[in-house]
Amino acid sequence: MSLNNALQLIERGVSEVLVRDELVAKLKLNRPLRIKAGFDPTAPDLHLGHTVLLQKLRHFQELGHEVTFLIGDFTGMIGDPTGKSVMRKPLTREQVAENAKSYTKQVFKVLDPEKTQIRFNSEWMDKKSAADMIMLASKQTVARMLERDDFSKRYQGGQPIAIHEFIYPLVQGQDSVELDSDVELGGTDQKFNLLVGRELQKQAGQSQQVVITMPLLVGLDGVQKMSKSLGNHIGINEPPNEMFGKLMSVSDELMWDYFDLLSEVSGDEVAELKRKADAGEENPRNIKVSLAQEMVARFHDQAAADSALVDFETRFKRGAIPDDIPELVLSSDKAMSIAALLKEAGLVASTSEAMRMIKQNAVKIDGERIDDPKQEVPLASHHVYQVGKRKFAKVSLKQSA
RNA sequence: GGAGGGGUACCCAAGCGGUCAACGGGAUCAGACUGUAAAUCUGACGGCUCAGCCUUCGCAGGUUCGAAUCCUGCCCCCUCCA
Repeated sequence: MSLNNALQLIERGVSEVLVRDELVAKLKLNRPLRIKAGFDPTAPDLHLGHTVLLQKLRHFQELGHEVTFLIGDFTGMIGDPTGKSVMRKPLTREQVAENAKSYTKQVFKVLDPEKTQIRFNSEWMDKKSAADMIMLASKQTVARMLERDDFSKRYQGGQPIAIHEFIYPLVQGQDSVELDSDVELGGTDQKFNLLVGRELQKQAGQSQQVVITMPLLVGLDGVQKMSKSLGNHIGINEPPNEMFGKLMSVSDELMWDYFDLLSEVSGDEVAELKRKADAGEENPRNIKVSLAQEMVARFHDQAAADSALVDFETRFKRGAIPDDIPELVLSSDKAMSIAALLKEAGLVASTSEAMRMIKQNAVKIDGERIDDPKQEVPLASHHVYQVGKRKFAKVSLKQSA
């Protein structure tokens, strides 16, 4: 592949490349470059937001470079402040280990295992003495730290910044030194941290890494970046139907970002789809379906993608009751109120919520809408209960022994 | 160490003796609509044996017929000064 083609692939979808000339120079070295990307160990499950970066790493692998998938298990115990305006609880060593294991099982759905090294920054950080840490801390000034967007906002907004949060970017930068990395990838919110790596490498007499930032994938709320802790994520291990449904809940507008950052569909093709949607030649729903199918096929398989679509259509288009709903048996010594039963069945969080749902015409028994909150369910009954469009349970009520 | 500001429901944020289960926004959930779990509109959004009752406004006490609102102590956060 020519240098130009390589650059084109590398630059597809990226937010920034710092410094581009250096990237070109490194590519001309004609050796596999060491590509580093750090991952926070707090999320036990990768979500689509992470895969934006993984895709880019994959591109580098396709070009013959070597990827180091760095799990920040040491920094994870510090608690990464990135992109959040509050301090995060440090994780225990056990939690970190468990989460990291979960990562390694998932990464290879996108990355090529042959060209990937999985490393942990505790490998070298655990060996640092207190004196080493002070040396590291001496390499940056507080003023410089406060340039970081997150810190400056919090500082100005009167939000707390703990001392140890300053350590985080330093350790991440130190990782680049330890790995002697040529390129580091991260989200745009990582820019500061990535640049610290360049500075520390310079001070260590190394060639400075090229920094490439990727746009953050916006989560399902359509506002904040996708993140597990915000609960607006789509996990790559989620069941096909769930993944499909969540993708369908992405707004028509946001869908285009997902295409740009996640899809294999070429940029030209995406532009054409957008034109068709805007011109009313194609229903955005159908375009979204194709996106949802592509993703489900990638993280599961084509058959799963097909059946997810069928399930989606039968359930929401025709309002049918799906056939794979949970079944459970409850026992009671007398007839049970509908509200209590819904709660016991886990369809609602409280009886108050059950009452509300009934008042809002959201509850169906065997497909029949009910409107009497005081309705009782007799013993020895067997029905399908539904709350809203998505929650179902088949419940048998038995006489308690 | 000194001075000042603040801790309200999932989040943000009003309220500052009764009409407060607590304005408003976001998130969420439901209904309607739709070729979408999109957009939009409407509603709900502490708990319960639910047209009524019970427990909430950092924690613990107190004053009052009555407190999220006043007083005391404690815990935590922020800013400025040193």
